[in-house]
Amino acid sequence: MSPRSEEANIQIKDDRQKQILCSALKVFIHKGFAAAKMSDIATEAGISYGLMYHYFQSKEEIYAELVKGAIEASKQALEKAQKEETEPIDKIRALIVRIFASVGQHESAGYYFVLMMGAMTSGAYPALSMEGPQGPGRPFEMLVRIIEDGQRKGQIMQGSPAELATTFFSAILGLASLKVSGTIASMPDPGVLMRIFQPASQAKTK
Amino acid sequence: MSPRSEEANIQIKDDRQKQILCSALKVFIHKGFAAAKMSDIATEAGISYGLMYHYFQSKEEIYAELVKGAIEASKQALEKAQKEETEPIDKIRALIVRIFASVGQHESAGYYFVLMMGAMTSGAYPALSMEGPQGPGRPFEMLVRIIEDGQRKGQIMQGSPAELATTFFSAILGLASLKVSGTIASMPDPGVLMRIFQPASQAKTK
DNA sequence: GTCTATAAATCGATAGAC
DNA sequence: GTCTATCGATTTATAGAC
Repeated sequence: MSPRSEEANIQIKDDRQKQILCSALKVFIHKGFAAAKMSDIATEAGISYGLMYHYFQSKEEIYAELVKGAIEASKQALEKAQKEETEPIDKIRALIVRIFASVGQHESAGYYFVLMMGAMTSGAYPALSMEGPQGPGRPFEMLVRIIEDGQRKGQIMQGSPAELATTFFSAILGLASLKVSGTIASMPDPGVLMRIFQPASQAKTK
Repeated sequence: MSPRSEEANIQIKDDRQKQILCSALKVFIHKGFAAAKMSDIATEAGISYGLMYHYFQSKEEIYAELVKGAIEASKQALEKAQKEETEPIDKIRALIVRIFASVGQHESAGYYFVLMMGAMTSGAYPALSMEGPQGPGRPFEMLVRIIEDGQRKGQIMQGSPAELATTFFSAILGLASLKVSGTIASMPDPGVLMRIFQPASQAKTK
């Protein structure tokens, strides 16, 4: 037991966990949860098979940890957008630009969205649901609130805010899926997606 | 060997295959390819486990057959839209309405789209690719051609037709995924998606 | 054509040496 | 902390009876 071994071990432990999570994200996305083998993740991370179970209890725990991170990241992104002192429509524009840029540049950003899509459709994560009992901390509802603000100010077309939000989310998730799989080479112009929100009156009066 | 046994057997064989394919589609969508067990499909179809292998050689063959059907169905839907003697923008509108209606009403229609999404991202089916060497029979390119027509006639916003098509496809695939998983209860208003194509000049001059 | 039983292979999780 | 070896459970695919 050398003097600094405790701190160093904590550091190693933290690094290894991040390393495993990062590798697992790649593997989960490219193969899906069921097809992803623990040996795949171990190989990707460059460690032995058995060591995986020193840091995580099961494959599901790794997946759950990743989803937790994805939910947290999207919450923070939406909170950041909401706090900016700009018009609602500009908050949405900034959000799209930021998302497209991160997905276009960093593989892992796109992975996070695809992971969320999978977690959403599995129905195992209440924080990602769009229907049912509402909870103020859900990313979906945070977007709905921004849309409602924009409608009150006449910047966004009238109609169900939930419908607009789901269509928006669907396009983002779909685009991210196609991007990380290499089906499309780059993300489209943010303006294309902005049109979903555009009120007819805005184009008329301009 | 009774007189009509041959015809009857052919009929039985055809029915069973369709029955298995239909059950497999449900199971694949809800669990993913890897997690879908042959026993799940057999139970869903109401037949024994072993009988599956009398009609299909492997799980992959069943999946490939389903993807083949999905590609064929989308080709036909796009050909139907293209043949109608209406304006390009109306062809797209009719396409969206038809897709939303079928996905909203019949589970299997939504399944087909989700299946296509999975097949697309796996990269194993060239007919579903959006990049790379072009082939005139691909559903994606058929949509691009309709968009180009619409742009020439000023009905659709200017810009990369491929970008518009990918955004459109992404939203459809994303919405279908969320719909079949029960994440959203119903498809949104087709008009929301139509806005992606709307040229600024159209709203202005009206 | 249809079923049950079994073979063969795979994978998640654990045990124990270093 | 890290690795190798192994168990146990599950699953695909096949064999053979009816």
